[in-house]
Amino acid sequence: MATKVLPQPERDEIRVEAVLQALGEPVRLTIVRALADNPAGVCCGEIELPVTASTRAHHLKTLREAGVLSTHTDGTRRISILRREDLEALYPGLLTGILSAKQ
Amino acid sequence: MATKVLPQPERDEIRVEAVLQALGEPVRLTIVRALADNPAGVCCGEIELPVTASTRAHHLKTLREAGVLSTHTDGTRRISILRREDLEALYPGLLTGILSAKQ
DNA sequence: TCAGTAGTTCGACGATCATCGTACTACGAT
DNA sequence: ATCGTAGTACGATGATCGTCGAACTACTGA
Repeated sequence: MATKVLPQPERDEIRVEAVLQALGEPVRLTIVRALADNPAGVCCGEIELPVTASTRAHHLKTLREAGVLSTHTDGTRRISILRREDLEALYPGLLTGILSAKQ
Repeated sequence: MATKVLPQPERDEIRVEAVLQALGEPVRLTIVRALADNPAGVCCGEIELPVTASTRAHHLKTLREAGVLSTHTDGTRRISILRREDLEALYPGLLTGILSAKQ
């Protein structure tokens, strides 16, 4: 098995500007919505996106470094999970507010 | 008197990506925090910001066009007010979540 | 009327960003 | 071992963005 968690900021290192900037991009917002629908985590490649694999990797890195999601390895795949608890603790209501936007 | 409201999107025209992108900029977030502390509205020039007047005007326009704030004239001054009701209706909890971030 | 104040608009400039193709790494299966 | 798959890293490029100064508009007060 030997799963490994990719580097990410601690809860107290998360900055609200970075989170908002990360969420304010259409492709990344699509990713976040997909993660919200799958609490168990989603394999990056399974999310349908209008961009190439390298751009997808770039967006996932941006979201991870902002503290929005967590990624761990699983063989050749990478499973991403929304950091709901951390975000809710830091900015209560923010995530649910965004997700309640009707597309 | 003859106050006039500057052009802004209707509630149903507000897009969440635009709102998040507008809020994800340090100077603009400072403006929003100042407005949140003054429900009656704030004159643009009264907010202390590390930018020139033209940059300030640019940020206020961005926030207004995103639907975050409303501006009306009052003589030579322009009073800006946070669109709390609209934002709360569209994205319940988002604003309070952001404002609860400890700077 | 004239000067001063508050703010916007315009063009320019440098920085950041989203996107891509290519090359690379890591793992699993044959 | 070798091949295929999943994903990352690296430049490069074109677009967007934050910033500024200068010129302009609109209103107030002397």
